[in-house]
Amino acid sequence: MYSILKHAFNSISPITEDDWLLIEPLLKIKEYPKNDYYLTAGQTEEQIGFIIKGSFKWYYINKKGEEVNFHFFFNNNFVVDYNSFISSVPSSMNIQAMENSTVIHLPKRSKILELYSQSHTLERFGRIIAETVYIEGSLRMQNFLFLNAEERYRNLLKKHPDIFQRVSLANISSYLGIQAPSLSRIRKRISKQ
Amino acid sequence: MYSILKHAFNSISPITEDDWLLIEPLLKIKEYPKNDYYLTAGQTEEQIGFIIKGSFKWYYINKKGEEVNFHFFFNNNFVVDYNSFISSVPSSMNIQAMENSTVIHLPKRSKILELYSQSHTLERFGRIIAETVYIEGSLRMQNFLFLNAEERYRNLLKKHPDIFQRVSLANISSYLGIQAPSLSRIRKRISKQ
DNA sequence: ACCTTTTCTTAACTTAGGTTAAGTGTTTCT
DNA sequence: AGAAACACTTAACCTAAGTTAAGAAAAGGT
Repeated sequence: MYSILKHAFNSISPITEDDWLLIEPLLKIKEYPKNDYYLTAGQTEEQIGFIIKGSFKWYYINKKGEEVNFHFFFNNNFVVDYNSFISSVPSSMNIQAMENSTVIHLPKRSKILELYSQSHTLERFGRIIAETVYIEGSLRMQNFLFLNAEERYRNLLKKHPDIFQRVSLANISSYLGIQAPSLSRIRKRISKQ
Repeated sequence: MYSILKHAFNSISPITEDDWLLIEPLLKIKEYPKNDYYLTAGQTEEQIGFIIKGSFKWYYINKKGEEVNFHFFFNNNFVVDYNSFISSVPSSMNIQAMENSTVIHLPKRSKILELYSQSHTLERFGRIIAETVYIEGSLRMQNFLFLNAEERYRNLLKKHPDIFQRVSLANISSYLGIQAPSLSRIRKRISKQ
């Protein structure tokens, strides 16, 4: 059951057998029925999760009370408010299951820092994760800065066509930073070409 | 001369004397006259710099040939295309001096990775830097996602009023993700309140 | 199969911000 | 000081996207 996580680790950066043995006994599995919260605003993220089944949305509630999606998390990926996790500051966002989901919980931050101290290679692993997550965030930022709504839509369609099978257009429009009617307009415009 | 860098390091995360002695002999100082490039599109970022005097802009040239500022770097801060630096991929952006500037160059990526291997505490230091940089990027992203142009302007005015003394409004408008006339409109609107 | 609820699209109108170009200050250079 | 270059503002017009509300389509529940 945990081998899928080990495999995911290895695809980011090879993990030593010793390091894996430090981590494995601390893992736990948890189910999140659809619409359950992984994290709610005000909580401090203590743990990193790895999704083995399902998907989550990471969103913010704006001044008008609307959900603004910041990110989606899918199976075979980590789910975490990395910001809150790193800085141990309460999150201003929510993470909610969009489907019935299953998550492997890694040890909490304080325990992970302990493990880092015990193992130089694990500390390196932590560095590489942080760098990887930075690059992902940075690419998403560039996506927003340099592309307009239609380009962002085309980009998403090209890179994650599967998302459209699993996530409602209302959620996708919010993820693209636009309103639902705007997304409809864009889709109509494109379908006519 | 290098003590200012040591101090900057310590304010991010305490650095051991041994680690500092590994780094110090590898430092170099370089001058960048106003408008000189620290990095141009197509180059791969090899080094991290620490600005002891001056400022830089990090920008992208869009399809219409206009500069779009992504970030400003000021004295007492690092200057780096962290994305290109981490992934050793050519940068798609430029970093250019906005004032006559002086920079301490840290060793290049390959050398830094060597140092990480030699010292667990230095590896930890690298992890903390990556995490810190991630949080900065993430805050800037949220700034864009959740605030409109006027709110971003007010935010900048509140958090970095000094920028307005050192950077032209053309550069600032680009940093805020808007055109110069829009920034003028916003400034006029606010001044009437 | 039927009703309810949710999801998606469409239309009409509004608004923030983009575009272009002209105009007014400021620096800077000789 | 005068010319040139640059920085900033303003105005008039345009466009992409927001807003609101109504309708069509699809999905779910009984």
